[in-house]
Parts: sequence; C-alpha cells; structure tokens
Amino acid sequence: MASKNITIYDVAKKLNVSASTVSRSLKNHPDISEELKQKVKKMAEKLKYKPNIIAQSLKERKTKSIGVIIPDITNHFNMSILNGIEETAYRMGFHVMLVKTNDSYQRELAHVESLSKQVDGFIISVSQETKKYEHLKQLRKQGSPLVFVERDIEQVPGHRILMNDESISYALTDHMIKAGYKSIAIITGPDHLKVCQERFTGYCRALEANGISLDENLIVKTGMSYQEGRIGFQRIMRDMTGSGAIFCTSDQITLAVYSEAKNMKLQIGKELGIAAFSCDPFLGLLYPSVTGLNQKGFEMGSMAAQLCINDIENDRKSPARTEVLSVEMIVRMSTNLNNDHVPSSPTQSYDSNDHERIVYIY
Amino acid sequence: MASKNITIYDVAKKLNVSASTVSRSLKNHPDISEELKQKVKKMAEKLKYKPNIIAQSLKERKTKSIGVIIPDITNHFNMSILNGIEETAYRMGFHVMLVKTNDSYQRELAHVESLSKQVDGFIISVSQETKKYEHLKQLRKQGSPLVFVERDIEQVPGHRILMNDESISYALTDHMIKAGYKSIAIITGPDHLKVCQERFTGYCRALEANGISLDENLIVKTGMSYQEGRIGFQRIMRDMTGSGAIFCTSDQITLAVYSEAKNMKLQIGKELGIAAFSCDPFLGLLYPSVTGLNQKGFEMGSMAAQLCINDIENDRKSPARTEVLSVEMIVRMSTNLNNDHVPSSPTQSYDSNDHERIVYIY
DNA sequence: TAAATTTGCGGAATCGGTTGCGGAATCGGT
DNA sequence: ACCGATTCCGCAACCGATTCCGCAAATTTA
Repeated sequence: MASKNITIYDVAKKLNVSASTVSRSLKNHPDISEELKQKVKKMAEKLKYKPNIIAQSLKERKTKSIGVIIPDITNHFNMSILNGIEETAYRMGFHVMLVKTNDSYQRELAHVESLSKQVDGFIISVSQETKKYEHLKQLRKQGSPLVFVERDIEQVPGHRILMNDESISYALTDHMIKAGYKSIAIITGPDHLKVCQERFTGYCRALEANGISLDENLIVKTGMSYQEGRIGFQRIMRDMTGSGAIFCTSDQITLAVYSEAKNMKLQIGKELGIAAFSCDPFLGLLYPSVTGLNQKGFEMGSMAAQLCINDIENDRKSPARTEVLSVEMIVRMSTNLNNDHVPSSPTQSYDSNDHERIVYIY
Repeated sequence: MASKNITIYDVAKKLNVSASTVSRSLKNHPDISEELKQKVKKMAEKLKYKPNIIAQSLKERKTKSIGVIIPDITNHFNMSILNGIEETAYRMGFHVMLVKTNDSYQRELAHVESLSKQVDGFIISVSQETKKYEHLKQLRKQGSPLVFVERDIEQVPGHRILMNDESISYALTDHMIKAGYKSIAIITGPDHLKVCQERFTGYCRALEANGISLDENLIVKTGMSYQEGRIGFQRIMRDMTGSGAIFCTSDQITLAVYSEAKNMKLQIGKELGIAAFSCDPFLGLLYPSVTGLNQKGFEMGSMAAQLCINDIENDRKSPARTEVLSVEMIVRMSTNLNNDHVPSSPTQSYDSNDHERIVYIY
C-alpha cells in the first residue's frame, strides 16, 4: 500500500464534482442524476478507483470480516470447519481473520483483545487451557456476535454449533464393550473442557450400563495433542491387561495411539481395539482401518459462519441458538476382536468396505 | 462493535487534556511529562481503553495483517504451510486474512482485489486456473510485498518459497523404474501451472534417462483434485498393462488413487506401484504404506511470512529471493514390487519402519 | 533581569470515505 | 409572474487515531 492510491477525491477532481457526489454515484444514491452517475462510474473505472475498505470500516464501524479463533489447524476436523467457514463467509461477502491459539489461554486472550476492534464477529473453539471466560463475556458486552464451534463454554451466552459428544462417546464405548474388549481405556483432555467432560461422561455411562467399574489406570486426561496421546498410550499400556481397547478422543490422539501400537507390533483390532473420535478420511484406508465418526466439519463451519454473519447484519443478537449435529459412528476393523486381519487371500483385506459398517446414532 | 466504544477522546475528556496528549502519552512520546503520562495510562487502563486498530490503520496506512491466498486448505501440505504462516505472523505481531480460491481464477482475482487495501502484503499459492497474472503484477505496482509459496508465476516478480519439484519428481519416477515397474503413469495438473510442468518434466527426464518412451495413455494432466485423481486413475487403468505404477502429484490425487486401487482389490506395491508427491503423515501408517516425500510445509509457511513481513516493515522490497527447499523422498511399501505384503506373521507387517527408507536428495 | 532555550501541551489537519442538511436551479400549477 | 415542490448537488461534520506546528510557561544562559 506504499505509493499513490487513487481516492474518491481524485475521481471527484477529474470531473469537477464533489467527493460526496462520487460516493453517492457509486452507491446508486437516488439523489444523483442518472447521467452524472454514469460519468462518475466511467471515470472511476478508468482511474481504476477502488474504495479504501479501511476508511469505510472506520466510518461504518463494520469491517465485513469475522475472526476465527481455533486451537490448531493441523487436523482434519478443524480444517473442515475452517473450510466451511471460509466458504460461506466468502459467499456472504465476508473475510476471515484466522488465528490459532495452540491451546494456550494466554494466546486466546491476546487474540480476542487484538481482534475485537478488527472484526465484526467471532467464531471460536476455545483452548484447552481456558478456564476463565471474562474475555468472552467482554466480547458479548461489546455487542460482538459470538459463535462457538465444537468447543463451547456454557457460562458464556452465544450461538453454539456442537455435536452429540456424549451420546456418540457412549456409542463408541458401548460398541467396544459389546465387541468383546475387556478393559476399555480412554485418552482425553481435562474436564474443564466441556467436550472432554462430555466424552468422558459418555464413556463412563457406557461402562456403567455394562456393569463395568471405572479403572483409574485406564483413564488419561492430560490433553488432546499428539504428544499427550503418545504418553497416555504408554501409560495405559503399562496397566492394560487382557484384551483391551482405547477410546481416542481426538484426531491427534488417534494418530499417536495408532502409530505407537504399530511400533509395538500390536495387532490392532485383535490385540488392541481402537475407536476414534475422529473423521479423518484416512481412517478408512488404514490397515486395519479404524472405527471412527462421520463428523460434519464443513457443515458445522458453514453454519457457524451463517449464524455469525446473520447476527452481524441484523445488528441484533438473535436469541442464542444451539445446534447439535448428530454424528454417526463408522465401525471398522480396529474394533473387530475376532477378525485377525490376516486374510487368507490378501486381496480380500484391501476391501475396506467389507469391514465397514455405518451405525447411525439418532 | 455495536455499542459505546471508548475512544481516545473519552480518556482525554476525563482528564481535561487533549486527545493528542493521550495519544502521545500512550506511546511514550518524550514531549509529555512523566507525571501526566502515568495519569493518562492509569485512566486508559481504568476505562479499559483499547485503541481502534481500524483508525490506526487508516492513519498509518498499515494494517498489520497479511493476506494468504491458497487454492484449498483441506490437505496436509497446505495446512502445514498455513500453520507456519500463522505462527510466525503471530510472533511478528501480524494477523492473517485467509481466503481460498478453490483453484478458481475468478475467485483469486476477486480476492486479490478485495484484499489489496486490507492487508500490507500477500502470500499466495496461485490457483490451477491462473494463466493471466495482471492482478499479481498490479499488486507489485501498488507496492504490496508478494511472496509465492509452492506455486509461483515466473513472470511476476516477488519472493518465492519453492521445492525442488523437478528433481524430486525425477527421483520418485526413477525410483519406480528401478524398482521394476514397467509402465509408469502420472496424474498431474495442466502445464501452465509451473509446479505441474516441473513435476512432469522430472517424470519425463527420468523415463528418458532409463530409455523409456512417453506413452500418452499413461499421462493425465487434468488437475490435482480428488475427483480428477479418481477419473485419471480410471483412465489410466484402462490402458495400463503389466506391472505398472502411478506417480500421484498431489495429496488428493494420492488419496483418490489409493482408495480406488483398494476398491479394485489391487495389491498396492505388487500389482500397482504408487509414489506420492505428498507428505501426509498417514502415508506411513497405511498398509501398504505409501512412498512419499518429506515436504517442510511449516518451514515454508514460516519463511514466507518472514519474507513478507520483513518487506512490509522495511517498506522497501528487498531483492526478490527464491528459496528452494530440498525435499527428501521416503521409500515405503507402495513401491516395493517384490514384497507381496502378506507377511508370514502379521506382526511384522505392522512395523512400518522395516519398510521405510529415507532417500536424501542433494 | 532580559534573552534564549527548553519543556509540555493543545489546535488543527489528515487518513478516505459517508451522510445530514441546506441551497440553487428547475419544474409544475394557478 | 409568483409560489411551492422537486431535483440535484456541495458543504461540512464525522468515524478514531496520529502528528506537524505553534505557543505559553518554565528553565537556563548571558
């Protein structure tokens, strides 16, 4: 933006009219004669005049952009969400300011502050560390539309695009139990993160429903990252006895557990069950393929953007909506205890469809 | 940003000083007495005054944000790039405005225009459709720093963060030939996209060096998407004879080819070789695992952001730099013709490391 | 003590648009 | 020919910050 930028005044001067006239002409204000409008538009075109969005933003107090605050962007689910957000934001004439927190509360705080004057609304998936939420309440007080996606905070009003975390976790856990695994472990994040708590609750309920008591040694609640998944896996494997299975509550945990299990030369499915709270398309291509979900990240992002932008354009916060998308479970080989996964003819093993069964929840 | 926002004037009024004084106090201008500075800062704190970044941007003609224009964000490589960009942008005090083009020239054009007044510099990976580049030259004329990442356009000056596309493609192709595959196919994008042309050239050179002539039936140049990969695969399989292999030049093509091959119950490696221009970590977990690359997306994004921001802050375009990161090839099972991938003991097959060999290029 | 600096702060223009208000010119009606 | 209503456009304020310039008081110097 260094050099000469043509402004509305340049156009005005060329035509010996006022800047107001140019402004009005370009927005088809009825006060300007059709004839003059055309002249102005021609000249603007000729000079390659482009309105300065910053100046407009200052005057209008609208930036036509939304802030997206996300813990990280290197997993399939968040990517899909981001993709959905960008797509509908674009269609609705908005831009996306993207920041990630790396699950750090401090960084989330800083971003909320620094973006608050720069965007018209927020879509946020809170960080794992976030326990305080004054910063988010502050946003609401300012009047900024706020949409939570996947990870929300109950105490803060705002729209929510969520999943049926608890029931799908119940389903995954129950499925593993019914599949015959004797000890079911879980690797998840801390309870103050609502999604973790819900996933854990689903897990607990399923155990309970099947008359299995909780075993602290099989519960890891340190976090959702790859590293934490890896360490969690190692801790669990120390205490896991008999035919066990692990409920991996994030993309990264799943990747970590799967990798480590392979490194330990475990036969996934037979020697170790794995169910993933994940929808990465690779899960179906792995061998053994991994039981996972059918999360609709793109749709969630898209809906979030719509709610956010609607709020912005109507200038008033519509009553906070909570959309809970129901997720489907996709059963694959990693939770098949009886299949030893060594097909007599290798050809068979390549047909993932033989081993894929979709279970609809709701 | 709806309601009452406290401005610098509010702070000024409270203290019966002028706005200039408040402004200067907050930026530690020496003209203001230490005593008054403290009073102003206290009051600003008390009123929770936050400077209006839009107003600053207008005045300073700097927005402290960079525009990132990318074809799509749902593959691991682009994600990594984006991740790297965001990380260093954050560290350097910048924000990221993210837009994707879905490989559409029109959309790229629109985004370049609409962002040009909104960001201080651009990082771009051009769309597959982009053949004209006036819009990019225009950016340079305006003085906007411009950094190409992965996909550049030679005719437009600017920094470039690239890979050794041609030589690594040569290496992958040569590897497949040496591995014993008789017909080597390629699925890639149109030649006007420089990376495609280079990858294709590498492919051609390798064939030539091994005394193999080009077979038009084995060459698909329609595009880099999943759909195009799928269709390309089907077309190639009609004509592929004997032990063949496919060079997949993108993440999505790889995914498509791998999936389709599995659906056709082909034994990957033995019946069909696959080498991927991709670095997705899942490639190593698949069974059979897939020969791929070791692209450094994060580093590339990080470097791009640095170059871009440096240019912005020094206000002068430093001489255009071209960084070519050398990529490593990682040989895995999908290009092992002799291994039938049905291990006597299934345990073995889970050890991907037994089948992984890193080949350094350069 | 008068003159020359220095210190400390305010006024006003500016960045680039937008818009309420008012004024001149044109028009229609009688 | 006179009056009221339109039509069409410009002036100036404003959005919220920054900064050049200037001025008065305090300080130093002669």
